Amino acid sequence: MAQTDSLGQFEQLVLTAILSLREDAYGVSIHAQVEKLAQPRAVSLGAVYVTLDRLEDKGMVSSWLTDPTPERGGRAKRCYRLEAVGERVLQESAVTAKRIWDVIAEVWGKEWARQWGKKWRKEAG
Amino acid sequence: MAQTDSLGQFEQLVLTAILSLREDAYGVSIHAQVEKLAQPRAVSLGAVYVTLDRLEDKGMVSSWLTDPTPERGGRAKRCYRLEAVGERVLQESAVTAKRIWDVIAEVWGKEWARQWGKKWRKEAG
DNA sequence: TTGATTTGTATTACTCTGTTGGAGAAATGG
DNA sequence: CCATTTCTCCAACAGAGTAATACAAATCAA
Repeated sequence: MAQTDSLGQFEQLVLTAILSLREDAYGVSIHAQVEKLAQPRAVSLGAVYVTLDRLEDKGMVSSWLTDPTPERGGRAKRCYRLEAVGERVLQESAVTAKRIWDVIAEVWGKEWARQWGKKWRKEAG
Repeated sequence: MAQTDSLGQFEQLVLTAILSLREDAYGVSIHAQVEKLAQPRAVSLGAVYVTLDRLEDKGMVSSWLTDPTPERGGRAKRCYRLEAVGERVLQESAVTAKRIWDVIAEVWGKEWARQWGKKWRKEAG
């Protein structure tokens, strides 16, 4: 019902993955990107597809089918891109995510924050 | 069930609020802090209490009753503090929050990110 | 001392999100 | 063809998010 509503944590991850994959955002690649963002937590493929469906229902993303590619098992993919609503809502919740980080980093100290920043960069290149 | 599980978005907000309030974390003050973090989104008081209950069930926070204070309407408060499990889980999900921010900031550009950082600091002091 | 006001806690009941597990379609390769 | 790979999608359940509302305990002021 509430169309302008806030995102759940997982929806946020999925939208972020789509954003960062740009032209190459489809089920499997989105799943891989989400796992990278959510590590060390595991994420099931089904969870991604269900969430994509719901985000499309809300008008936050749109999708279309591509042609098959000439590789083993290379069937048609359903590609996704962010719509205007999705951008706006993601923007909002990203700002909230940053606020959380800032507050926590302040309480637990700069040293702690720097450590986690490093670890993330090493693992994700 | 899953004790090491990940946090929902709202649980994360509530834990962060408790962390930043230190000695003065009780229902009403937590609610105020959560609204500050989640702005411009509105948050109901009931949502906070229900979430606090659930977090306590999971052992992430503990609570105790204080004595009434000598002010108008100053009845006994139920105060909260983070437990070890809560700290660990919050830490994890804070790192995820930062990853989301980093990815988005990279895609949408440094200029955009700087703007939001400024706005937040002004509003929250 | 009683009723209005302020501050605060708690519960109920519901919708929406998160997650698992598996079914099965469309491509290639021997 | 049959095995294998890549990929999409559904059903069903547990858990998180929210609104709405009831109620409890303190002060204030006449």
